[in-house]
Amino acid sequence: METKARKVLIADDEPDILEILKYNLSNEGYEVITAKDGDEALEKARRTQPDLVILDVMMPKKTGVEVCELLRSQAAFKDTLIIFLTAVNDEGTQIRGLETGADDYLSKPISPKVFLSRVNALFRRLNKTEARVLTLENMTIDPERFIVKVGDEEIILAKKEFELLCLLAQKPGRVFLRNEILNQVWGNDVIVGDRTIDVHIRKIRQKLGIDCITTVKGVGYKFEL
Amino acid sequence: METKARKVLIADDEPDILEILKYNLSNEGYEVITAKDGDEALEKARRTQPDLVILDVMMPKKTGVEVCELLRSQAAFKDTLIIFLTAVNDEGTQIRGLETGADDYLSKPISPKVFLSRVNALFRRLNKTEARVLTLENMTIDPERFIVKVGDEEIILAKKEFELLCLLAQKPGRVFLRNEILNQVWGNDVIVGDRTIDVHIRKIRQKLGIDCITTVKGVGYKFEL
DNA sequence: GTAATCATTAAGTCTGTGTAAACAGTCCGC
DNA sequence: GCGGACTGTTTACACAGACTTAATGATTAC
Repeated sequence: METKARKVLIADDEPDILEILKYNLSNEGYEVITAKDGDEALEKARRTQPDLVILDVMMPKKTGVEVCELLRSQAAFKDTLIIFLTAVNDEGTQIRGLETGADDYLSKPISPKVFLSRVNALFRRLNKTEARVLTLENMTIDPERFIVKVGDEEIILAKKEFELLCLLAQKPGRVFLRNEILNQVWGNDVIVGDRTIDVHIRKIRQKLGIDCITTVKGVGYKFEL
Repeated sequence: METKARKVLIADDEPDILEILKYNLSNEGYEVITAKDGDEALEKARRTQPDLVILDVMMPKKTGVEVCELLRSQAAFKDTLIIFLTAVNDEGTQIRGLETGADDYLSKPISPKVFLSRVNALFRRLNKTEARVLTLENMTIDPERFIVKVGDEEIILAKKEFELLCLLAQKPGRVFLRNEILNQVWGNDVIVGDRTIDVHIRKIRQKLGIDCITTVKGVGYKFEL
């Protein structure tokens, strides 16, 4: 599973700040685009379709709030993350900023580390496919160690079996369609028969020894204890 | 469609703060649960499954950070929103808090308006990625889980039955013509006899045990409680 | 009262799933 | 390179249950 670089657009009229933020975000692996005023920000946002837009509130041409409103009014930017960054930290502006549809509001000066933590937190919420230890009652799934524990017993699953279990366990109760499973575990392009999923499900059920995967006939499978 | 109230759990050892936050959140229409230490927060979180948890960092029994870690390690709280609230605004704590999996980190004292804006901003973001659950009186229809609940009882419907119920329940009171039903549930091209619908309707009525589908003779069916 | 429409039931068909077994590919140690 | 162990995939078949149909009885509209 490859993670393509997240695109971040930063708009600020102070070159120094632009540089500092760009430096830090690049180091974290983000692809950074910069703009020095509101109009340029809008134009570049349209062209590059960033995942996150960081807007200085006080900018020439158009303010950050104006840019935010214009972006939010377009369907293409409905899910785009937006952070306001500003030296003016009066309450009214912050509230208006957040109500315009921004996802966070940060005051300058801000430490680069805190800044990065906030950016990461936003992205974390957005993509839920993060590798972290899952615990459900007496079962733990550790994607990093590639280990499943039921009670105290460690169970060894094969790669596909493990990925399949991870997918289902990520959203317990939610039904995954066979197509979803194929796309997520096998990849959109690979063509395998439908029975393949069954066989893997069976092996998981067999190895785990407990009944935690429910079949929803004609629809798919779901994880449940 | 009615929107069920979002549940918010607040954990803080200062009764004053608990009261202020509760007052403000309740006014906005949130359902508020409170806890006065870490252990109580964990216990109530498990019981009530809140949508948002607000944690004071410095609490008796367990700190907010510890509670956050424990919650995040359980799959059931993977998507639960978490906000840290603290008087200690040192950089390290904030970063650690955010990296633990919190979605926001706020410093006391905080204006109620700003606080509410932030809470609303988080829910706004969440809404976009969440499939909608239909709730009608004591019945809930969850397309993601493929489950219908009447009262506390979970009822398992077959695929066609479920799709049919979803269709009707989407617009309670509205009459769906037999043709509409055929097109929506079976597809424009599939040819099945009229009696087929009747049989499925019957099975739904039978399984649900309550009289929620009304026949409109010569026209079609409608969902009604 | 009659015809049309719907409910109910039983029975048959058919699709989707579980399972076992076999095959192909990969990774290892030797 | 060779053989064994293991994983991933396919195939074939049996079975359950979902779906459909048809036949009969009940209800409604006119």
